Order: sequence, then structure tokens, then C-alpha cells
Amino acid sequence: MTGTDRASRPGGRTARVRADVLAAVEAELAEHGYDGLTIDAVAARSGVHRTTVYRRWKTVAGLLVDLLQAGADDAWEPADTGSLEGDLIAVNREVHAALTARPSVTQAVIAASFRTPEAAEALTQFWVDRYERTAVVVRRAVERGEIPAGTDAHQLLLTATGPLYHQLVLLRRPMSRSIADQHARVAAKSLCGA
Amino acid sequence: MTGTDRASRPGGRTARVRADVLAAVEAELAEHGYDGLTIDAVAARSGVHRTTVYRRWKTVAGLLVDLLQAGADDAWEPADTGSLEGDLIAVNREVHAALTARPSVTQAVIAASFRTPEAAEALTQFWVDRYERTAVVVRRAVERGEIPAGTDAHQLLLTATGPLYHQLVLLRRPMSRSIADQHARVAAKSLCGA
DNA sequence: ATCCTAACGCAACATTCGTCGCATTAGGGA
DNA sequence: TCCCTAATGCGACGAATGTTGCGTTAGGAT
Repeated sequence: MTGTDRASRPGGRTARVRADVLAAVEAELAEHGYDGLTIDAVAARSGVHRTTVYRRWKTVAGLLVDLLQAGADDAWEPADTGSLEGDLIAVNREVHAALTARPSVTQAVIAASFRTPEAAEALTQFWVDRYERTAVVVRRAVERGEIPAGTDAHQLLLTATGPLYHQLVLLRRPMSRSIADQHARVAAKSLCGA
Repeated sequence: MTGTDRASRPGGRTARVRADVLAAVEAELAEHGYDGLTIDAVAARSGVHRTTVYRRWKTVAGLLVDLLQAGADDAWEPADTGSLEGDLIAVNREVHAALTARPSVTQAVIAASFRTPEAAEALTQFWVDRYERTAVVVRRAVERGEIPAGTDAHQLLLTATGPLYHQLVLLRRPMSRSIADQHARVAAKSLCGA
């Protein structure tokens, strides 16, 4: 026996179908937004049959989850600017760019996460991973002596990014990049009273 | 001529139907959450016919919007504790309670806002109103001399409440009340470097 | 008390959504 | 090259969702 997984065939056609479908998802997303994202429309545009899409991705949210994972940058890491404030500003600018892009895949995935638990779980895992990686900016700040050793990295990052997500995603109001920077500065100085 | 709106009849039966339907919405929400909230189920429970619900509320989101507006407390105003920090802590505790309640009508309406533009608009208006009313805590702090006169109230409130919404709604992770308090304190002291 | 009509109930219809059984195609190993 | 079968295509089906036309009921004004 070979010992490999017998029940999979990720070869040529399967990969091509996946690429076509995900491309169609992105295109439909750009044209009609998340609301107009239908399995039928994706199937029609990609040239793949409805049934195939249903079988492999199950739901609209599943399509977006796959798109999210396909586009996940495994090599991502936060910028190192030399100061906590600079690092947090860089992080906030990335978040700001992702949320104000048109169309925003991030916004679409967030919307999907409110429909099916699978999408919610995938998005949560994505963010857990991202916030864990970003925690290094706090550790570097501790090593530089900018902030005390016991600082809660997640809470600090939440202070920086939370206002952006709330304003741009939930309140659905605009936010300038400079205001986003200011929230990063507030977070960086949030320990001055401690 | 009377000059009143001729095309409306908000009388007895109409009001009763509305009350029954909204009560059914709340009950269904409590039992099955937002996912299990179906127009058919609401109609069946309320004893009102499907068609009537479709005609008056159109969508599931419309039902929640109406529930939100019906439950909007027009007399609401933030607590006055005597200090900016105390006021912000009180605000954050209200937000925390609303988001961690089970079932949370707020969470349900947020989910609905990602489905139809009408729900999104209603929720945005609701929050705009709430944040405007809450701005009085900042004005009081300015009068007491706690913070400078030019302080941006919305930005300050965003610093306090943003992390809560992000953690509890988008990241879908728990947050203790004491951490919520801490975010309020961070916001209150966010101007120490200015 | 009587009339008008907005709002509602009812049933049939149309559409969309998701599933199932079976035939066909095309990787990939022997 | 040949064979096996995973993956896809295809059409039909059932269920859920939303719509329409029409008859009936009950506010509310006269």
C-alpha cells in the first residue's frame, strides 16, 4: 500500500474548476457586492454546473471562506518601524485599507460570517492568527522598555484597531486615515497612567 | 377638507396585529436566535397570515427594524456619575450588557443589518442618535475642566466602546466586565499626552 | 345606524434554493 | 496504452420563499 490519502484527486480539472469558481466569486463580488452573490450566478459565470458548486462549497459563505483562505498570506507579519507607536500606526493603516477598499473582501466575509457558523468560525480563526502574529509588536516594545512587561497584548491591539472596525463596519461611517493614526497613538500611550 | 393623511388607518386591529407580530418576533428570537427567525414562523406564532406579514414588513430584517424602533427608548440618556471615567464606565457596562445578553436583540439586529440595506440604515440611525446623546458626558467633562475644550466627542466614545463591539461582535470572543471597564478608563485618560 | 375602504385572510401561483440519482468525463496509476 | 474511479455534468425533483388576485372583515367618519 502507498499510505497516501486514497480519497482525493486534486489534479488538473479539479484545480481548474476551483480557480474558475473563485475567480467568478471575486468578479460577482466586485459587481453586485455581497448581496448579489448567488451560487447560481457564480456557477453561470464560471461555466461550472450548479450541482458541482453546491457539492464542493455548500453555501455562499463557503465560497467566501475558500476565497479568504486562498488569499491568506501565510508569510504576513507586522512591520517593524522601531517604535510601538509606529508599529501600531502601520497596523491600523493596513486595517483601514482593508476595510475601505471597494469592493472589500473583508467586509464581504464579515457579512457572510453572520449567515453561517462555518464562515464565522473561519473568520474568527483568521483573526486569532492575525492578532497572535501582531502581538510581536508589543513584545518588541516590552524589550525596548517602552511599556511594562505584564502588558496584555490583545487588549492593547484591541484599543488600537477596535475603533476602526466599529466605525467602518458596524457604524458604517467614514474614517480618515489620520483619525486611524490617532487611535493607534492613543493605544500606544494608553499605559501612561499605569 | 381635513388636511390629515387620508391613506392611513392605525386603528385597533392594525395596532393589535403589529403588537402580536412583534411579540412573536421577540419570542422566536429568544428561542431560535436570528437564524431561526422566519417570516412563516412569525406569522404562525402570531396568528397573523403570512401575506399580511409580507405586505407590511416585507423581509425578516424589516421585522427586526420595526422591533428596534418600537423598543427605542426615547427618554434614554447616559448616567451622570460626576466624572468622565465613571460616565464612560457606565456606558461601557450598558454596551457590554446589551452584547452579552442571551438572546441579544442587538446582536440579532446587527446580523440583520448585513442582509438588507434598510436594516443597515435603521441601525446606523439608531447608533447616530445614541452617540449624539452620549456626547453629553464629554461636554460635562469639558465643563468640569477634565479635558480640553476642543475634544472630539465621537472619537473619544469610539475609543471606549469600539474595543467592546469588535471583541464581542466581530472577533466573537468573550470579554469580562472588568476589561470593559479598563477600556473605558483608557479612553478617559487618552488625552494625557495632549 | 349606515357606508366606505384600508387592512386583513385566503388560496393559488411563480420563483428561487438546495438535493438526489445517474450518466459522462478526465486524472493518474498499473 | 488501458483501466479505475473521483469529479463533474445533467435533469428532475421537493421544499422553502415570495407574489398576486380576490373575497372578507372591521375601523372610523358621516
